[in-house]
Amino acid sequence: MPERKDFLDRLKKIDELKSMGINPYPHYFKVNSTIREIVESPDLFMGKNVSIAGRVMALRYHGKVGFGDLSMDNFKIQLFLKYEVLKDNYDFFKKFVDKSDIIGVEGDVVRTEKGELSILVKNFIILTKSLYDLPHAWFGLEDVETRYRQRYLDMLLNKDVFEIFRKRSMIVGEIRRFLDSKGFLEFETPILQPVYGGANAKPFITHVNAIDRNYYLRISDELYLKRLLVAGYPKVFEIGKDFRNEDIDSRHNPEFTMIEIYEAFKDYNDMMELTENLIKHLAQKINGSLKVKIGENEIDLSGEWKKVKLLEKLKEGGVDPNTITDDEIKKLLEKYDIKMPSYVRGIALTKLFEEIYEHTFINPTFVIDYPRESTPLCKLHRNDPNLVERFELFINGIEIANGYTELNDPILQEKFFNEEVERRILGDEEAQQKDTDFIEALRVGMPNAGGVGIGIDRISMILTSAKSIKEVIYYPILAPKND
RNA sequence: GGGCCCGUAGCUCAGCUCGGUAGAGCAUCUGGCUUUUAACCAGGUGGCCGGGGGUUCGAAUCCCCUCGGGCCCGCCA
Repeated sequence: MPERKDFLDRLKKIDELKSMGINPYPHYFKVNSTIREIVESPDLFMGKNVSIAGRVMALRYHGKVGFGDLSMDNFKIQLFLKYEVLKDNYDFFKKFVDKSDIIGVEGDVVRTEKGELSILVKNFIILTKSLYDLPHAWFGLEDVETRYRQRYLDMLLNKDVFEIFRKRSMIVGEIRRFLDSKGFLEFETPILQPVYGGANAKPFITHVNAIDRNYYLRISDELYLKRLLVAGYPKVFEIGKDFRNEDIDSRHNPEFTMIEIYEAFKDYNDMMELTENLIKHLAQKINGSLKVKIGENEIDLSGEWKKVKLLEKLKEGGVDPNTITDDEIKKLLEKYDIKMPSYVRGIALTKLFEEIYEHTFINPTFVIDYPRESTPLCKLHRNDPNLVERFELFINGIEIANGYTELNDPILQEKFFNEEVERRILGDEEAQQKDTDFIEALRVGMPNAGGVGIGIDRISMILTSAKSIKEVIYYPILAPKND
């Protein structure tokens, strides 16, 4: 493959600069203002002398006068270059400063005849010589593959993409502040685990050479965070990556970010309240509004969020969990093309519910009180031992959060783990492993507690109106490229 | 895992139905121009048409294989 022409042209310029004793990658240039500050409060800066730095995004020459766009942090200011000010340096700029270079400039904040806020450049320095021209600014970078493989170009050229990731960063920071203000402590639990647990998923397997054992990349943080409750911390959380070796689509990436929160002496009602308050707080802080539009869907986060009991909803839809036979359920599974490695009534009902109703919950909806078999880590419902005190939150038809009143009975926990092991033997690859160390911890005694996991990527999608999880993940997983 | 679509210049795309010397706009390069902002005017450079194989006198175009990507479905958060 021949080298790009822009690359070769710019290499020549670098050689010329060096031969003149000019370092194309100098160490330091003192800035005293940012482009953002000037653009946001032009009156404060008008007529003043400033030193700023940024990337050259456009150049427009008109003989002995020229204009450029200098950009940083998604803010842009015009450079105003005049021969009568710069003299010989004007020609130097014209010859050696290219689009995409990062430069520092010193000059006065002015407005041009057309009223454009500008820096009348008096001095300038090349800070980073770029060897590639940027993709065309007007058409932007639309090739999806290039956008994901070279995300920095995507962010540099597509302002909305830049803002999505700025918001994502703000969301994570705001979550930490919110929980900190309520007295929660953040912990970092193991990512490499000898036994994985806390969710139903296929794991990534790795190997720890030092002890010659296969380990797993965690699929959730749950069982380690609960050990912290045993240890005596009443309010804990963790924000981190989980890894699930499953398929990729607009809502799933094999590595994704989750926050899990556990609080002693609380139950799932408290955790729903916490979740609702947190997400409303985020929407207000990030977007200044509790309304979000995603595609055709207008989502309203205000008001008290709806709670729907899973079995009651099924019953309303004509599937009465009290009277329906297993054979009838199996027929429905077939009708909706749902495959189960081993038939378990409660799981079958949950899957039917998910298939029929999940996508219909556009405004935030808590689905509560799941069949007992849907998860082995949840406490039985206080009024019905066939149910567990579990909730899932849906917004825009996708699952955003999952929480429960945590199971802290070590005897029951061991029994439920054993049931999972049986299901695994029957071929369910996503059945959970039995974590005997965790049972040991429960025998010491874990306070009654509520817990919730919230998908950070998913909530970022909601708050940035992103239609695909790839739009909120910096580098979504892609196959390596070769010919 | 199944179905549909896409890959041509640095970027955005046409050309493919119906095979005949690889195109446009922008970017880049060279001139010109002292208030532009998709600047403008004139001229030039730039491509193994994702990769491999086949059919053919001749393939970007037809056929087969393969790589990468997108969307939908299944499973999953």
